Amino acid sequence: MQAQIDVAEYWQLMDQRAVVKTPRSTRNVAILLCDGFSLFDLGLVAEVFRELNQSTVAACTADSRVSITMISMRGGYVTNSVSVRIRTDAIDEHLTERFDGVFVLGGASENIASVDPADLRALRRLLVNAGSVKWNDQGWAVIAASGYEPTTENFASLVGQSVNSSLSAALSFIPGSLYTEISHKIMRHVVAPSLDLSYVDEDGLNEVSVVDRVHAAAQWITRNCRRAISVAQAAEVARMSERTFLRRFKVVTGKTPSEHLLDARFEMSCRLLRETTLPVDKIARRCGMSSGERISRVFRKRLAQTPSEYRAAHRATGRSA
DNA sequence: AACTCACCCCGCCACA
DNA sequence: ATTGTGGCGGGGTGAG
Repeated sequence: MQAQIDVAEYWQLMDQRAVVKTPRSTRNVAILLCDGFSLFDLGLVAEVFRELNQSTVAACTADSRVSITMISMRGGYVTNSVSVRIRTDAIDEHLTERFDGVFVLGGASENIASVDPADLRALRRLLVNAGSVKWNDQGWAVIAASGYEPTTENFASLVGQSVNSSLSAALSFIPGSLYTEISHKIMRHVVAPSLDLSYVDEDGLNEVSVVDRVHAAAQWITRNCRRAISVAQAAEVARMSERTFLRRFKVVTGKTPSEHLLDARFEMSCRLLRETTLPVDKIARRCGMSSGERISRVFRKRLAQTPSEYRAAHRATGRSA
């Protein structure tokens, strides 16, 4: 049995005190929901915008507030990971509109292959018109499938140390003056309790365990695998010396940081090969691998086949790695 | 194919 | 004495 939630009802559930709707000059942000999206992630995003709107009310800076529009490829009800359905507008209804930001909350990756190419073209138009485009880990696949090329600023803004890619992307909408206040509130009240992490205050009164720091660094590596990142940077994320980081990472995850990075790049390239028609060389660069030659070596070593052979096999059968 | 360079990993050891 | 941490140096690997 599935529950059906209207958008307005949902936002009231997130905050009984105020539905995100503002009378004065506001930034217009669209959240694009894909089938199978995570309700937890949507909740995190909603909390970020709710905190932003409340903070800006307090600070009387209405131009920093956001108005949210929930959309999906076809509109209507979108089903998430726990079978709660949320009503959305179709992209087509907003094609003439220019959003200040579009947030793509991706879902189960196997659904992307079944998306109508016309819908992907509409999505691309929406993204091209938008002021900025953000996405969570799963959202990237649908953006790539649409053919939209993110700007370097959009990529750069996602370089963070947050424990969740949806949260990290949502926080990148926050103006610099409010960023610290809001990210700390969310970490303290939402993320830390839900993930059973002890939150680290700026004054360092509460310490996060070594295991949590290693996991945070591992997630940072996964999220940033498309960039040229180093073990030294990952060690900084974990706030350890490189030597200790290498030692701890191996104990906690069973592999070295560079193996973890290569795994993340390999999985990403597999997904793009299955779900897009991008040339192998372009996929290699998007996945942080220097060239087609490099990605071929990785595929030969791991699967004893070339990226093209992998794509042909998985296009034909629809299987995933 | 051989070379150089940068990076990664790990053993060893000193220190708190 | 034990444990955790970090510096150093050497071997391995990949890119150009």
